[in-house]
Amino acid sequence: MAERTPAQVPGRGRATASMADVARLAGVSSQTVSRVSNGYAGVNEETRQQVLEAMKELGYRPNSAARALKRGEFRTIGVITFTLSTTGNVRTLEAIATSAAAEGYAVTLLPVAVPTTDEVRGAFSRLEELAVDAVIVIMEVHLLDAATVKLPPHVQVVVVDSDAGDHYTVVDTDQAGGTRTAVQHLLELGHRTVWHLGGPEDSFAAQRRADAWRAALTEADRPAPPLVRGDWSAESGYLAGRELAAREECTAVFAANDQMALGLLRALHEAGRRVPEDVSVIGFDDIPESGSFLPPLTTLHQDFAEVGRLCVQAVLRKMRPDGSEHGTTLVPTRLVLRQSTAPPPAER
Amino acid sequence: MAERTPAQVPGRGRATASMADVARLAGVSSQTVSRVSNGYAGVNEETRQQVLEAMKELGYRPNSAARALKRGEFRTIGVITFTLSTTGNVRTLEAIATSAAAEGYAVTLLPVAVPTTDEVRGAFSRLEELAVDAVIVIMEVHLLDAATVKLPPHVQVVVVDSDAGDHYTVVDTDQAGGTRTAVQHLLELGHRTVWHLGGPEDSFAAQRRADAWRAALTEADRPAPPLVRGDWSAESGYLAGRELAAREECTAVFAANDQMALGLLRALHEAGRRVPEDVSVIGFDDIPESGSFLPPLTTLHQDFAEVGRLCVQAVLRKMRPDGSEHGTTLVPTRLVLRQSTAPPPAER
DNA sequence: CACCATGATGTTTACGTAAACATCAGCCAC
DNA sequence: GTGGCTGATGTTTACGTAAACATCATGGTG
Repeated sequence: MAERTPAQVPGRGRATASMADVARLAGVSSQTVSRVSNGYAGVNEETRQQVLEAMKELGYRPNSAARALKRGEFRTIGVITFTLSTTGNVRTLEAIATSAAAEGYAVTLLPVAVPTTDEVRGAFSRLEELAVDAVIVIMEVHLLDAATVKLPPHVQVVVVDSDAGDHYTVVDTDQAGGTRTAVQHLLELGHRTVWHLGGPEDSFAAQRRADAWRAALTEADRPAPPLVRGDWSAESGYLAGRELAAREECTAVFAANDQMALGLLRALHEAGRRVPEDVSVIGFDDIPESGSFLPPLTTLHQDFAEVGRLCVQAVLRKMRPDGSEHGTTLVPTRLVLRQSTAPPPAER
Repeated sequence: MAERTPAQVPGRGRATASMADVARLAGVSSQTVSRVSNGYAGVNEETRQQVLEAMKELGYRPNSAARALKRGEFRTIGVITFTLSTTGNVRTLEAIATSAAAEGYAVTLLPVAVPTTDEVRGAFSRLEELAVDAVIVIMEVHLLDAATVKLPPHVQVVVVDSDAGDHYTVVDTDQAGGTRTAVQHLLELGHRTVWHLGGPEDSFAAQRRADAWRAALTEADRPAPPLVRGDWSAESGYLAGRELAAREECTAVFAANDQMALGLLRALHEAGRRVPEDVSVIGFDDIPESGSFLPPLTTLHQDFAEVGRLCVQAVLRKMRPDGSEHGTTLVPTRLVLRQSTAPPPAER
């Protein structure tokens, strides 16, 4: 290579300094710069200092595109998720980003506006051209299957909020365990049975909670009342809650998330049924606001931070050559007792 | 559910097919493959079909690292934000990701765990090595300044939740306008003055709302009661709310966000003061749950989607050679009337 | 029919990095 | 002193893509 002017683009400021620029200034070869840049041993201390000084002077930053090209990895994890409107997804995403950063990985976000097969397919096809080494999917796996996903063969996948541990690596909250705790808590207070304000049918988490609710009642030899459903939103909880409020015999409700529980509280309040004196309500999630509901909500705390952390662990483990098998990891929940549950009226 | 082999196929030869592979199979030069891949005109239809077929057969995907290296751009925007615990940040982030995707840009997330200068500096230094063309910062700009930010010269920055339109390009909700609307609404209902449950001192948004509240009162020749502060959380709103609830003369409160308003509602409820009969409460944000509070909360709707969209627009505009000057873009708020405000007791 | 414009395609090169290999001085053992 | 070894550094090459330039038929024009 002949005398080469450092990349000087006239119109729009100058581009960043390259290794060659640093090498020239330090009077060494670019390979030596590379060695210093990567903390390689075997560089004379004096030389190293010269190089570091030259780097500093030129404001050198390694070009990650070139690095990725050479190394064949991007050190980036893609996260596909539905709208960030649920606390759980957001908190999980946040934990993923934090854990990934700690491992030296960046996180690229791929939001899917509406949970249709087309949208999911679109996200994945964008992903295919994206610079990621692995993918964490926070959504229903059946949409994933239906989208005929075709990822580059080396891209690893971990799924949240799903079963399918036989096809994918799955990390999730222990939905069934948490639900059982909720139902048992209410039964132990003396309620004859527990009603359920469930989530939407197409959600695996909602399905799992509804199934576990039924199972826990069956196990305790109690009749299972009809299931009412919302779509996770407080508004839907309010609408469904009006039905429940009208039922005299309903004294205990397990809501599939805190937001619907909020709506339910409003419906009960409007119907003149006091919580917890007349009706006990228990939620699921433990969102930050639930301690400020009227009354403060008893609920099951989900450890989203742990879920996110485990996702990153799992996906990084899979990227290693001896990558492990598929399987499901469950994160336990914790009962948070506040003021929305009490013994039924008859027992008071 | 469809039988589907997991994406992991080890030992299946090379990881990904390159242009050269496709070219070989199609019997053309790799340059022709490049032309087809980039939708260049001037390729014989027959040749194009052959290339496309070869691509399909080999499962060819362009290597984004190589592409980025060649083109000198990553088509990625970095987003630095504090914890995703506030609705506003999350919604803005989501809108940014969606808008960016529409423009063919990916979004890389850089969460900052705690808002200390050190943490911010850490995030930026990680960012320096990151593959981004531009950065959107969702946080207090004073932390940004203190962190002695040193970004590659070509990386553009747009800031949310800040003033400093003279140093940076800023997009934000019209805090002052919204606040004025809130205060005027309460005064028009007949309240003598309006109290303010403010956000934390180190938040620009909180500061701006508090200032505007004071200004609106001064303008209407009303006395400004002492300011009470929370930290945005519902719990802090509850604590601060107990002070307000104890003040007989307090009949109207403007809470700086909906979550604190929620805590305030609980404090008022516990103190036996009815909303809106005894005390009117107005919030800020219009989070999805606020329609389900007891009572449903009157509040100012923030258009986070629009803020996010404008951020992306602004940052892309700045990336063009004729990049525009710094400046501030404000997004208006909208008053959402629900059931938490009414004329004061004396007027009833 | 010579000429040149046109369209289709191939060849060269460079982007910035880092592995692999090459060089070379200094030193020790025999 | 010679051979071999070690440590420090330089040179070559390749990663996959795409701009710039080169080549080469074809066909219309004068």
